[in-house]
Amino acid sequence: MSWTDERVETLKRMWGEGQSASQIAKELGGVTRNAVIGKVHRLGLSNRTTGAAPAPAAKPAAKEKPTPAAAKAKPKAKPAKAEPAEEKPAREEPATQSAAPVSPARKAIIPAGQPLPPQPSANEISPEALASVREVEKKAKRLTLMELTERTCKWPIGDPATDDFWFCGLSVQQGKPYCEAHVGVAFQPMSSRRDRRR
DNA sequence: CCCTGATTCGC
DNA sequence: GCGAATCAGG
Repeated sequence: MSWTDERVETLKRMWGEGQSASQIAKELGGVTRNAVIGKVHRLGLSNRTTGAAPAPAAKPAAKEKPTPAAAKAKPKAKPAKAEPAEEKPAREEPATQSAAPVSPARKAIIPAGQPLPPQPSANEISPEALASVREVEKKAKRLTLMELTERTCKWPIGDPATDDFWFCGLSVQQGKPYCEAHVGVAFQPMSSRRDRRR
């Protein structure tokens, strides 16, 4: 694949939209994210308003490893213009979690009159999402709190007040705290929530 | 481990 | 000009 005008245009557009290099590469096809990044630099449209992945600015300290010190000094004095932090286009609203019934054990540890977090009723969750969640929970890794990592789904399953409590633990969806299935019930477009309501 | 962009340098 | 390899950071 080569950088045709059209492909370059797509690159520019997506980069401008804040898409990541890998996303752009995926969209274009036939190129790696490295290729995209390389092109971005050659096009001189590097530092964009990121919003998602904070660019750690410049790394002036160059490091030669096995290479003979080839003096190729390239002082790149970039004025570093001020950038109005831009943000996500997709409007999403976190839904409150777990439609699990409150067990007697839980009732015991929660003072009477204590308002529980809003529990979404099953009818607020799309049937498909609900089904996939049920399915996924069988395959869940059943992690304990301490076993959770950045990459594990943090969707709680069961009752915290009992031994029958664990976290999904499947691989999370990029940038989200939950796996794909649980993201499906945790994050819903406002529109679909509104439509489903009452 | 997953991802992000940045840089270098042989091609 | 290109992009894999590598680096640095989250």
